[in-house]
Amino acid sequence: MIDPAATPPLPFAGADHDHGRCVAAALDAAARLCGRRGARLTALRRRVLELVWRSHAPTGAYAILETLHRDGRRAAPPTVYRALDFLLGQGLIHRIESLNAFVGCRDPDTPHAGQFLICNGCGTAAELDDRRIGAALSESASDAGFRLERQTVELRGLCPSCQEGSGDARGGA
Amino acid sequence: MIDPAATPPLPFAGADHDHGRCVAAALDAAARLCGRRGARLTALRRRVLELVWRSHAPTGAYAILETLHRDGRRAAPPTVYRALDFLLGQGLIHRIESLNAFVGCRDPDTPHAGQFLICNGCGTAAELDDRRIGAALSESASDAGFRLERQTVELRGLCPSCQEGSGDARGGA
DNA sequence: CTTGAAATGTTATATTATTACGTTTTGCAG
DNA sequence: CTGCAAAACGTAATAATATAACATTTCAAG
Repeated sequence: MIDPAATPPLPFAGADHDHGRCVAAALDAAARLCGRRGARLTALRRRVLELVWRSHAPTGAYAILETLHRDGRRAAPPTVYRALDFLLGQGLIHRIESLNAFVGCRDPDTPHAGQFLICNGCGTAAELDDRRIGAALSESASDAGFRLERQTVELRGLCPSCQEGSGDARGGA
Repeated sequence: MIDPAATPPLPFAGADHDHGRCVAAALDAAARLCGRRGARLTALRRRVLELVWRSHAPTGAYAILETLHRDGRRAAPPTVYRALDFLLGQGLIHRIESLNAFVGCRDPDTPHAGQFLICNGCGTAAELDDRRIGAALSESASDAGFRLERQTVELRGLCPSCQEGSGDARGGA
């Protein structure tokens, strides 16, 4: 039995999905995972994770910083970057290199490479874990005698929603 | 008979290759290509292209700027970024998103996606144009209903040379 | 409690990139 | 050749992203 709100079969969640459940599930998964690992998901880190999850569009460090200020918290860039480093280390978020921004990881329990579809219309980043892509990359690297350690795959284009109208369906939240 | 200095069958050129020929060939190709297109490869743009090609390791904009200063040229960041924008627009260089740096394009005549193997040892970036990767990405995007426009593929690991010794063969030039 | 390590706060600065506007160069019509 | 318009380039200021270095606080283990 597949729960459509848990792990969606399609990478794009759709503009109508219950985003509150996305966030709650992510925070819950993070708490369980950190508990199991003995990693400390502090209030700050949890809040930063929540802010990253606020939208399916990647969030910049300074946007997070601003929100922390609005929270009434005294924070400077290192505060945010340290929290982001922790979350990256735990695999709870991914960094989108082409945007200098961060997005929540859909499946932090199993280690995996970052493959993303990023919509030029609404900004949403959908995470893939496509075995065909992984296989093609592995084979190509192997052919070149390259020992593969990490992969960055960021595909830009238009998501299904944004192909319909003018190209801005704002499915981001 | 394979000429190692022309278009190498393997993406990594090797530490021993004649890099002067690399640069000369790239500058020559750029001149011909711009001539055909009616694009103006000015002295500045040509020099910036040459500096990008100085190494097979991606070069940062500010490193280029420093060298222009050493050339005796009065230049500020916009000088460099404008030249880089021109070169990107003509497909003469690629931007490596994960490094905020630029690298010469091996084959500017035919439009293609950027697929790179980037060595963590020596910093060299080798450009691929692997149909298997392209196909896998296209299929995966298509399955998700995503209209693909651009791809960023940056694979990190160790190049053949750097796997031998300690992991720093300095094959960059 | 104490205590030491981890987390966070704080200050300063490094790195990368762009905006806005003025000047120079260049191709070209007349 | 001259002068014009557009492109290229110079210049000053600043924005956006990220890190270094050190002080203080928190917190769980002993």
